[in-house]
Amino acid sequence: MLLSQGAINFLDRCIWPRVLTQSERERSIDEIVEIEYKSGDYVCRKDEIASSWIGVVSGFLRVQDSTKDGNSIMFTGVAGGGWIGEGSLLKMEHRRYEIIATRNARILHLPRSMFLWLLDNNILFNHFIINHLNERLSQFIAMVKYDRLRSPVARVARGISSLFHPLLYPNSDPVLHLSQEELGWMVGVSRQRVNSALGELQDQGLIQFGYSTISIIDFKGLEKIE
DNA sequence: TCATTAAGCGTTG
DNA sequence: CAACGCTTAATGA
Repeated sequence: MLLSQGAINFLDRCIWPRVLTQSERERSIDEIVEIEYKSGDYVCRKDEIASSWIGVVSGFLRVQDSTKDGNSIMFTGVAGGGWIGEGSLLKMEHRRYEIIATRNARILHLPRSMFLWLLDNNILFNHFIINHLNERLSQFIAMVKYDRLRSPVARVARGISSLFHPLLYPNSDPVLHLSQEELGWMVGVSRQRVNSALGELQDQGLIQFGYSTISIIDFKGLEKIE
């Protein structure tokens, strides 16, 4: 499929294509399907069998579970730069959650067959995926830890710095385009608490935030917040 | 009592 | 028009 310039730039920043041989890389990129979603669109529905590995060029995805009565619980969010869904591809099973675009989003789908083929044939790709899974696991453990600490400022700090994880989010841009509401969904605090936490972090000189944007000033300092 | 939140609403970029 | 910031009433530790 013909990819947009944004998607090509995005793939250039990603780590995994670099570990492929040239022909594997060309095949993979050739099989990638680029789709634009509008705010509120489903990227994946619950109970369907995962058919692709999902890359976020731009936008924000909510990963959530929904009950029959329409309530939903946010698990996590994926911002531009990240890939998600490898877990569901590995286990041949129905997805237990759904993925929704919270605003207009540009998404890449690498088909399951290609993903599994790379896994079977390229040991370096295997290493990358193990690493990727391991990093995500660390993030979830950290999430539980900060949940116990129950300090909203630490959780917000954690949420922001996780979006700058070099392996999970290979972005070059030090400015995040993320609303306070989306950040709140990610770390499990309310919009107004995110707002005041951002204020505190800004006062400490760790970040700067503006309309729908957050810039990192001191990444190391952010990670130290407890 | 005090902190936090959802909901509503006027303002702003 | 979506995101922000503020107010208010409800909630719960």
